[in-house]
Amino acid sequence: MAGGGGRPLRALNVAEKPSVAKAVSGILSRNPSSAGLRVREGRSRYNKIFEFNYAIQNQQFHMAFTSVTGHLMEVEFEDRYRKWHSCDPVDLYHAPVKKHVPHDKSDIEKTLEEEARKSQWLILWLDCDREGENIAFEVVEVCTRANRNLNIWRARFSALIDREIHYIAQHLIRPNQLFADAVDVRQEIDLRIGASFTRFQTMLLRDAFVLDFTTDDKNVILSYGPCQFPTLGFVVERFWEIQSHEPEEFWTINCTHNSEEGTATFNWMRGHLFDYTCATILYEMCVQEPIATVTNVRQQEKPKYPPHPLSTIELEKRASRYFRMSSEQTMKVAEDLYQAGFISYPRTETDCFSERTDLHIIVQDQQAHPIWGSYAQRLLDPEAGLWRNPSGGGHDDKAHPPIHPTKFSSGESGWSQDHHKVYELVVRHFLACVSQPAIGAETTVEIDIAGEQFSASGRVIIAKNYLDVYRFETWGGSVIPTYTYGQQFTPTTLTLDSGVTRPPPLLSEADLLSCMDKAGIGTDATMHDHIKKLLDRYYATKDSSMRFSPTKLGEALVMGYDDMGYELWKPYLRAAMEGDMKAVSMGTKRKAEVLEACLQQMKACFVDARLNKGKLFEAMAVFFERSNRSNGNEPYAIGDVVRRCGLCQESDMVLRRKPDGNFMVGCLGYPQTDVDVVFYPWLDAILFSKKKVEELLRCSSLPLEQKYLGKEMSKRVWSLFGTFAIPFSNSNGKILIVIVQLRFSSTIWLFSRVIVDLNVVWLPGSVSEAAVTSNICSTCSPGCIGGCDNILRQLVEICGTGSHNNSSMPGRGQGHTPSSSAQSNSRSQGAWQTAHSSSSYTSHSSRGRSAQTQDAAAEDGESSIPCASCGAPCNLRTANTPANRGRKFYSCQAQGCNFFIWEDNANTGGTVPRGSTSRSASNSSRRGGRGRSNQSRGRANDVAFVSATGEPISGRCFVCGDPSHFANACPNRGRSRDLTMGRLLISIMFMCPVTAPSIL
DNA sequence: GCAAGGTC
Repeated sequence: MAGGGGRPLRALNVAEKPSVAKAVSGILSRNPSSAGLRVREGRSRYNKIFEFNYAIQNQQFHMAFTSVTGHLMEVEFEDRYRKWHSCDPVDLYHAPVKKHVPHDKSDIEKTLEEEARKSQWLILWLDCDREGENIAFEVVEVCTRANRNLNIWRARFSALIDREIHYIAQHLIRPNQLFADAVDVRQEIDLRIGASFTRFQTMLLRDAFVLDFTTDDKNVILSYGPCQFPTLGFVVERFWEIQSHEPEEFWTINCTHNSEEGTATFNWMRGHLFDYTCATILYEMCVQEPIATVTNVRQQEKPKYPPHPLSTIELEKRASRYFRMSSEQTMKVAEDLYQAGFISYPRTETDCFSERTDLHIIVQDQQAHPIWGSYAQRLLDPEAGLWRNPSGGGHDDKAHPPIHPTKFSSGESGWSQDHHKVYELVVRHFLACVSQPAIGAETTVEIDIAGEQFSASGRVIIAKNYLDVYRFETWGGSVIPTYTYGQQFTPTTLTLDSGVTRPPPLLSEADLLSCMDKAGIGTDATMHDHIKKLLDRYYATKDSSMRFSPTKLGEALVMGYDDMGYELWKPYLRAAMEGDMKAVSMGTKRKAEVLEACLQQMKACFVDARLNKGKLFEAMAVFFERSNRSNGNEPYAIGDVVRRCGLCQESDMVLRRKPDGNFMVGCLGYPQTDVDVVFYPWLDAILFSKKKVEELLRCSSLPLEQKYLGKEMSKRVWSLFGTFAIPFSNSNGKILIVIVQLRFSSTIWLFSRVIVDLNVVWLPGSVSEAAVTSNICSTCSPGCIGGCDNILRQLVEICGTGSHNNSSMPGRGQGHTPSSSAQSNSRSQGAWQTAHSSSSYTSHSSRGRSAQTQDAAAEDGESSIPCASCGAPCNLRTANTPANRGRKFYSCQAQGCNFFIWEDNANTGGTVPRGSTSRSASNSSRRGGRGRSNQSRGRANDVAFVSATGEPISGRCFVCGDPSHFANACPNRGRSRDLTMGRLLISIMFMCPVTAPSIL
């Protein structure tokens, strides 16, 4: 490696952080020839330089040991792409990027340059993971710039233990370019994807909506990142799962038995039944023959194992669970404790100790502690038999040991409560994982009553072992009376109880960390940052029980991408990237190849997402009011391509929805290609249902060029019959009148008029209003104005071009909508704003949030009713549970509202819910069933059986949760239903068509 | 002004 003895060479050593530089210098300088350890300042106040002498393979070195602080460089776009408006975000997929030392690291850079110039060797003591390898090459780049002749070596160490450090120093290797390449790939992809999507969605949405969650909405950033978005995805997905939960009532039989020794509670081995009749029959069989026979008595010892050694994620999860401490705070405190030398490096994936670690020494340190010191003493006493070599969890990052105490403390004066808690957790966890498992004696008794099986179990803890020190965990033990095989007894109580299925809870911080860990989102050092980012970006909130809900913004963004059909909010993208990175680091794929493939794919995705940005708009419109700020005025495309633009001959014409909610057809090239937009006046004049417009525009033969000449003629006709006439000129300059007849209907709750049918008649030449009116019926010739109808198309030869600047907007009929007073000739102001926002709401209620989850009900189109509890729209869904598959129901979307009603109950007009098939709590047939069992008999005088009829003892009402009654007797339920039915009646009134059917 | 990853 090096030459023999002779004049000492100078070696520059660089660690990833100052603490490591200090620790390794301390270890290496403990040798006879070190001449002591000297410290001097570098240019950076945090990164000192340690100096000592050391021999590597018999070659004497003067060692200068300094450090960086993590990455020395960052990857950035070249200057001309840095400003947000400097380029189209799609350009960021190929804009040149550079790796450079940021300003705040220039001091470290200078120190490295100066030291490198004086040195012959460079030894890289960076952490032994991929990031560490990448940082190593950053250091190499800076140092070789100053000194091309450096002999470069890598010290790959995984623990700051004397023996290991000395060994590694004598066995230096070369840095691994492939590992560093993998990180380069990750950095570049993260930057390009993150920056492009963040700029895109921020600029698209921020000014288009009133973001009511902040007063500083001009500076809000709607960021996208390959880690933060999947993290948000987990939160939203669970939220949707909860919302789509369909509560189902179930029944179970419970049995208790009191004896002199105590009480045993027997659970029905069927669990619970969803079929009330079946449950009642079985219950009555039990009641009629209520003698219990013991069929099985099992006794066995069971161990409860201590946890594995502590990794970062486990530390965060446990601190959250035991102390309700956020992962961010936990890491902050752990970092403090690490810096002060009390615990080992807190960012580690490793959950097993190396065989070289002397665990006994760590325990010995803790013997003096006033609280757990005696436990530590017991652990070290071979006679106590408490010691057990820890079992690992199978994770090893090869860089750091599991988190463990490194210095004894009974508490420091500067420590906060959180410092005490985290230190205590680390120590107790360590002591626990080198301890024997707890041992419990479990007894299980099974009985038979009239052919039905029940079981009860009890546990007695024989040896607590690790539980003595790990106070955070308990092991419930309950004692049951002694039973013998064949023994018979009469139960003390036998009840038929009802319950209702509950949705899963919101994700806790520990749950979220588990999801991220499982999906490989983030690293142990960054996971808490991603969680915090959700809060900082207003994407999610954390409630007092440390559980996460998405905000309106978070839900809208995920919903928008989900509606596009993209799984950008799922963890798959990150997982694929991780796979590619691994391939690069193993040398099975080349860096350039992975970069190109990934960016090409993501660029295509980005382009497509931009094309479908209408979905994002629609999703945002569900939750937020539209804003009048200018940047949101760009029309966005929805639906398919209509045809090639006749003017630029390059881009496609697509149906677009303008920010005011109206529709237009525009060239995708606009404004880049400077080709104007052609409007359909009638599309602009009225709000069509999206489906209808798309249907119309599918007629590709429609001549787009047209010239709109004036207002429609017949406002009165419009207001009465939903009919209006538009004059056009054809190619010969002849005036044509197109009369469009519209038949209206109201959606049930939204009070917006959506066209459900459309007919067109034509009248050649100029006509009077009277002529129009009189011709409506006589010349009525239903046909598609989209061009399908050949006769109509030939007759109505619409020609000419219009531009979005000079084509005036047709005035609209008066009095057809409350907001019509707001109409103007400006295209950006929609007189149908009410209708627009309402229709967006429909889109929200009809979307299948529940469809995201496994057991969810399928979405069902646009039908909705108002929530009887909170008034929010409840959309119609189809149940997908075994008991009710295919049955329709309404459920409330509002957070915290659990309103639920079967469609067949809701649609009976508020009179009597259908009893024959209904399984709801108000089912009259079930009431009959309960009545029959009131005649249960044959019980002993001293036994209080509770009949399934009458007042239940342990059931709960699933409407209000009150244990004093069942749902069928719930006062709240009755009120809810009346309210619902009242509202339904109102809705039916609005369903009457506005137009007299005879006209059409 | 944007990502995620180091670390102070």
